Amino acid sequence: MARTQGSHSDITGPRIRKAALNLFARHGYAAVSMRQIAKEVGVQAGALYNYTPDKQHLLFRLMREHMQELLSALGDLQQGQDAQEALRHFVGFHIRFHLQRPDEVFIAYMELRNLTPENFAEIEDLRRQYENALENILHTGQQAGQFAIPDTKIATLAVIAMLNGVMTWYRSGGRLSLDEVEQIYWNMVHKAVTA
Amino acid sequence: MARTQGSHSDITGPRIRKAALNLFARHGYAAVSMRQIAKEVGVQAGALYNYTPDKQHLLFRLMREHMQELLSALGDLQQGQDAQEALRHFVGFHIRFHLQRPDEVFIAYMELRNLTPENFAEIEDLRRQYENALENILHTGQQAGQFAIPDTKIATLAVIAMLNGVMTWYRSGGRLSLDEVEQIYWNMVHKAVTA
DNA sequence: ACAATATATGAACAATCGTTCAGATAGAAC
DNA sequence: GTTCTATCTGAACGATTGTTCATATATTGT
Repeated sequence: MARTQGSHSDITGPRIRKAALNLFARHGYAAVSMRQIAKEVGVQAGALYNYTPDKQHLLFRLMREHMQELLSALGDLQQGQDAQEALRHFVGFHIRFHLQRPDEVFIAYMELRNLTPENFAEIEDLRRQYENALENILHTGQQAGQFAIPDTKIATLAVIAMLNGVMTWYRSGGRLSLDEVEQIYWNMVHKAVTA
Repeated sequence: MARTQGSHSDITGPRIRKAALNLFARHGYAAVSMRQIAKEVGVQAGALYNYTPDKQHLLFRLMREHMQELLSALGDLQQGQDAQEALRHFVGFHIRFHLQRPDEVFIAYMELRNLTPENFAEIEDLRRQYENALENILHTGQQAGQFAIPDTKIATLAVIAMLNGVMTWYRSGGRLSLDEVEQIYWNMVHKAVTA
């Protein structure tokens, strides 16, 4: 008995990626088998290969789409504002965007080493584009005398690392609202870079 | 042919843990096989079980020893100083200690999900002890009016996350010396928490 | 020199891995 | 209603997994 429930091409594909996303985030890429993914979707393992050439591509596609959406959303945000305003928007954007996609974020930086060298290079390039957006803000503010940053490259990485820390503890419905979290982090980031 | 090179109990044990440490850090716990570890040591896979009950314990022991060394070294540091001085020492300590053990650090927070629940709880407890040491410093400074921190718990996690960012980019022999790195991060941390 | 012990080998176990593919069937097109 | 095609099953492939164990030997203690 095959094809038990009709024509599913447009439904099965997204469901596979969603299941892979969940399982990769929870157990790690290497620890998840194609059969586990298939079982979550309600299909046999062989059927997955109608939608992905192999397991590696499944991971790669999830990461690439996440990074592209991140850059796209950031692009919508960017305006010609003064550096401090831009930094405040960046902090809020980063926190909100990432908290909405905990699984994607987790994978995008935990599973980098499981990418083939070519795929890794592509994801790294996207990541660097994102970092550059923040560094430009910091650099602009530094030039304008608003910021006092010893090293803009390090400050960029430090700010992102600090903001990423939110993901390790924030749970919606917890002690703090999103607005409060944003406020607290902005307070620290702002003071850290200001002259 | 067995026991090809004499009595090695006191040598093989550490070599197995070192090999496991390296391989786990490079490829991830789930992606490393017992045979790979054995090969690195120059021994058959079965011999590993003279030194560990199973693969899981190998990971757990590496993580526990790392966390215990971290807490022990931190304990040596702690003195009765004022909060700002204590924070400066903590920043320097954290950066230097962690940069000296990149593999252990990497494992200690990338492989948490591969621990059994009991082992996970034990490592988490050690980690919390470390965080508490920093939070105490921040709390003391807050009480003394030296710091202006909206939320000491979040500030604790934010500072640690920020400092951990060093590990993603610092390479000894690079553009910056350890002293410079320490200086840059202290500058940012100090401003971020100060009133 | 001999007995005891610690430490290794190497084969074997069942289970699971990613992937392929011939065959089956449901829905779309006519 | 028939043909065509996209989609899935189910079995199979060889490779690899963590772990066990009977066996062998180098070293230690006497």
